[in-house]
Amino acid sequence: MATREEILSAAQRHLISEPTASLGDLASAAGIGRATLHRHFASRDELLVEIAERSLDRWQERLDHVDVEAVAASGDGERIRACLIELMHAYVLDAEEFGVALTDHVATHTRALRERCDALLDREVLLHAAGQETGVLRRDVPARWIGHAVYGLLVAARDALEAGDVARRDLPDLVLTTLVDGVSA
Amino acid sequence: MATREEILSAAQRHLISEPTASLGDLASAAGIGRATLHRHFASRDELLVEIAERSLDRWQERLDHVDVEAVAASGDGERIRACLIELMHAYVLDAEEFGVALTDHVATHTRALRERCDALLDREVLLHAAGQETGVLRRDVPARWIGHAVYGLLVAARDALEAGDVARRDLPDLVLTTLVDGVSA
DNA sequence: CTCGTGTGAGACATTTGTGTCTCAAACGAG
DNA sequence: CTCGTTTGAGACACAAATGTCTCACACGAG
Repeated sequence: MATREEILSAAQRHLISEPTASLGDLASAAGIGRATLHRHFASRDELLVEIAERSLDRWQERLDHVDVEAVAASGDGERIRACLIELMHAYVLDAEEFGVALTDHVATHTRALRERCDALLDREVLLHAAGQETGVLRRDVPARWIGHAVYGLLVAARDALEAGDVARRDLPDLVLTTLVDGVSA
Repeated sequence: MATREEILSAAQRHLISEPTASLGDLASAAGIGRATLHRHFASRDELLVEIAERSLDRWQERLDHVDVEAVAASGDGERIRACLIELMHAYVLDAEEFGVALTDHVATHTRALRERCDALLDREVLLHAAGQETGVLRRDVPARWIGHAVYGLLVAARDALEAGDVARRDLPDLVLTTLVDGVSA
């Protein structure tokens, strides 16, 4: 017997490797029957929206936890750097469980979700911009591009992990250093 | 009247912003009727597979054009660096037209396409490894991770361009420098 | 002009997955 | 043990998209 949370967790993990899985497949992945899945979620869309919202909730929690606005407003370069590092590590850890939302069509194309995502990205870009002003991050690239680069490397992290190309324990530092230092020698 | 190539081009561009577009939508995007689309492609799957194959063809052409194996085997750091830069620029330009294949389910989950993609990635990772050996690229990250990072930044580039967050003419250098130098100051 | 060919709209059949519901069985509480 | 609740399998309805086909019309070649 699976709780609603357990169903959501199982579904979102299954969707990472099988993005077009049927509701029957998702029910099986959660160890329940399809009728039971429907008792919890009225439709496929409701399930996918809720998965996307959980991912946005997690992102929001990450930003809240570090109090991103206060850090950005502090003007303290070291504090901003530490915050960026903490966030990046946290995102990489999250990508394993929540990574489906990075590329799922419902998550990326539903108006309300898109708007919520943009709002969270704006908060984060505040931090990137503060990093640029305090000399932590380079100024010659748009702050918003940094947000995209973070996103792209998270997609890469999710896929590298899924493909077994990278060890789970290496991934946070690997992604962080790739973002921060790049790949040149 | 659209040629087969024109239909493919229109479809793959439309799919970037509307990944779940119906065949009717894709036909409209190409300026033809759905019956005509079916005269060219027996099924949706055939259309999507062909789009994916075109993208892989382009990637292959890029690798062939620079003769990636010869460059990797040359042991010449400068030559390798120039080749990496040339490829990266080319990939970013390609992302606008061929970017759908980066995340399309048919492209990423069809066995034969997956295998072809892995083979091309292997060729490219040869170059990354050669870059590491010659001191162009850092050695403390897996060569294969560099391939993933390239992929992730291309997804980011496609989306940033689609979102209008970055100017088209700035994108190649922006992506390259993010990959090479990272975002730290 | 005629004629052959290609086209798109539309009708219809099929498919797949989703949504809805029933019911026998399982399960846990008392 | 009984009884109320939950469950999953399975049947069925529905919907959207795909696949198939027809036919009137458009178009270009001769």
